[in-house]
Amino acid sequence: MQLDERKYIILQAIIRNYLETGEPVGSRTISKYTDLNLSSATIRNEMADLEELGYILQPHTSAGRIPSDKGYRLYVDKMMEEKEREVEERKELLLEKEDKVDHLLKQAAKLLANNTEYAAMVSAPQYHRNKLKFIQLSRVDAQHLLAVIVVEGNVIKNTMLTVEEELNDETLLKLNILLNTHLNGLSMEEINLGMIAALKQQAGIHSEIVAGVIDAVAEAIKADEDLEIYTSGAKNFFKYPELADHERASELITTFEEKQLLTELVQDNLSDDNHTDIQVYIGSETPVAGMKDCSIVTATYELDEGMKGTIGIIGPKRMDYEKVVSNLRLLKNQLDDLYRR
Amino acid sequence: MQLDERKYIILQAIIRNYLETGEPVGSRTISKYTDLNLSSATIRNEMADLEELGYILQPHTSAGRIPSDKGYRLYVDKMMEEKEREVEERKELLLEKEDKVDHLLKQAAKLLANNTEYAAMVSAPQYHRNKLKFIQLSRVDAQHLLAVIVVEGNVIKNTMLTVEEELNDETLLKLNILLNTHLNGLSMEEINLGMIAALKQQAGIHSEIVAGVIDAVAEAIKADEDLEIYTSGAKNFFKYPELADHERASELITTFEEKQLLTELVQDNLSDDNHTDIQVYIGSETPVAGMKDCSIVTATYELDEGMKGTIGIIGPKRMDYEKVVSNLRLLKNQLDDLYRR
DNA sequence: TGTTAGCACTCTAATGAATCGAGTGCTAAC
DNA sequence: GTTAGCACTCGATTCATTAGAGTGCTAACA
Repeated sequence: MQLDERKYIILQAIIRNYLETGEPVGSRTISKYTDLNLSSATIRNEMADLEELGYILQPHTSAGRIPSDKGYRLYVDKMMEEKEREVEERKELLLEKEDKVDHLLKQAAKLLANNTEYAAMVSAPQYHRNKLKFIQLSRVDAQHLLAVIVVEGNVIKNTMLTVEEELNDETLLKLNILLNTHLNGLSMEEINLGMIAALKQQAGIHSEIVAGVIDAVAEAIKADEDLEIYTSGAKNFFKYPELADHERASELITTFEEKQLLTELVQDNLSDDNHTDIQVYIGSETPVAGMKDCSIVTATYELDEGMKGTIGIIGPKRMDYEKVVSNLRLLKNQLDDLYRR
Repeated sequence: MQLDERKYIILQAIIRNYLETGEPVGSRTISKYTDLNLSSATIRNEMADLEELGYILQPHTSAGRIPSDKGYRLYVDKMMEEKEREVEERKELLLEKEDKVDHLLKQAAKLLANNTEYAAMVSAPQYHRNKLKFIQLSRVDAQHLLAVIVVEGNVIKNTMLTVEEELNDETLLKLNILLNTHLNGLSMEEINLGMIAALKQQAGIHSEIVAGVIDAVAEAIKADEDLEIYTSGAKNFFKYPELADHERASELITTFEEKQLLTELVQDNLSDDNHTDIQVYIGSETPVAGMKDCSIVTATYELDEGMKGTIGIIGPKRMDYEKVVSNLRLLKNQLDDLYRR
């Protein structure tokens, strides 16, 4: 059996209608809703076919039809595109520039959640070109040295080192020069054990300090193991009966709170290069455990060269994909441009 | 009417029983539960009196009694104390030391939530002795200066400043000396406009840089306006029917997610000095809007001299106060000691 | 005078029967 | 190929009934 044009139109009508109402769609509704001028009986036959083809299903015998994951997939891939472009304009979703990136991203998550009425997540950008740019040791007081490490992309890390005896200015200067001349411009892979040993040797009695600095450097350079993720709109789960029963809501909210599982999404997004800018996961396709009844839509933004992060929306499978996609795209574009002038 | 000893015992029995079962307590239950050897009829009379006194109430005519806020208050203030001390020991609640304070506090929140089965919050410590300890300007590259600011308590802030023309080492050294000699050891209040003007004048053509640094200093010194709060165990709200209906749960979870409203709690705790180490808010007493049906128990910890924060538990009014208090006390003590050896 | 047994009464929660209505699949006629 | 018609299914709603827990009050008792 083929998905001929009439079936396609009917399927589209079913999905559209279901997205609007959230109720299973009956044959009579479609008979009136479309301008095919077919009776409900004919529609029923077609619906039976569509069910056999796997695009729709019946919650129970005497109910209308709802889209299956396969149906949604077809909708998202083929049926949606036309309308999407028209919707593109939206004014409400306007980011205000903030001094601190974390504030900006929190704001972004909140905006997304409020605008779409779904739950939203924003991951902090991860830096991928991690070369050391600058190291500085300073004496803060008798027992404390401050190591400041700047990485390409102007990301800064500090570590306080404790020393037993106070270092004089000259020694400090020497150490600073030693560290900078040897380490600047290097990436994680390029700083090997041999080099570290050589450095320590040159530092002589201060090898311990060098060791401390190297640890801090390693810490600063490696991709932040605990990826910051901001979330907003957990309460929106309650708006959709299919997600709102205690068990499911509890699971969703835990996942959302722990944030750890959401990392999967980010990884999936940043590693995969063979996808468009917007990624849609429907039901069982989602990489996040415990969200099999949801759909997730994500986009990748690039705050500055090499600083990529993910924004995403999590909602019921019957979410308003068009609205979500256009929201994400709009926000992504803003994030992409904000620091690029 | 007085609260004589017999009434006191009966009230205590009612509350204990209600805390255990979560069901309204009937007169027959009390008649058997206590060793007063009174019939249910007598208990009924006493219960009517207790209700008149405002310590208990009836959800509806044919139900047993549940404690009122006033009843809980009496319980927490007077009845609980005896048992509390016995419970004190617990092994499960053991913090592991972590390098990063935020990890430690996240861990603390999680431990609390898991152990008590209520929702938990932990506020990051606020620094109260904010004197400037050390400033350093460094040249990162041609356009960028890095300002590192260390405040008493070894809290570090960085700001990247953009400059139009590259500064030479000598100028940089001069600026560093200028800033350090004038600003070190000062608190927010002591850095006034006159001083800033004088500094700028001395800096000459580099006054703009000084302005940037001063801004950064102000930022670093002032109590962190956006207080970090870690939460865990939002799903636990679902465990208690009185909090689990959609409306309430939605509100609670939003408050918990936004975290902003929780600041009230922290402020309340850190500012008020006339309270014991543990604070209990029952029902309408809570300073957090939208949690009037909850009880909140908090404790103040001091991670290091002057670094005070709040830990707290949020649950239904019929929470196991004894367990919660002992858990909080245990964790507070651990936090107090962890970095103090 | 305080305590208790007894009883009528109240109110919730649970159960189950009856009904409604939306929607289906199938058949036969157009 | 399309459609009208009809029997059928099944969830949701309604309603009445019942069971049970608990109360307040009265009258008797120690």
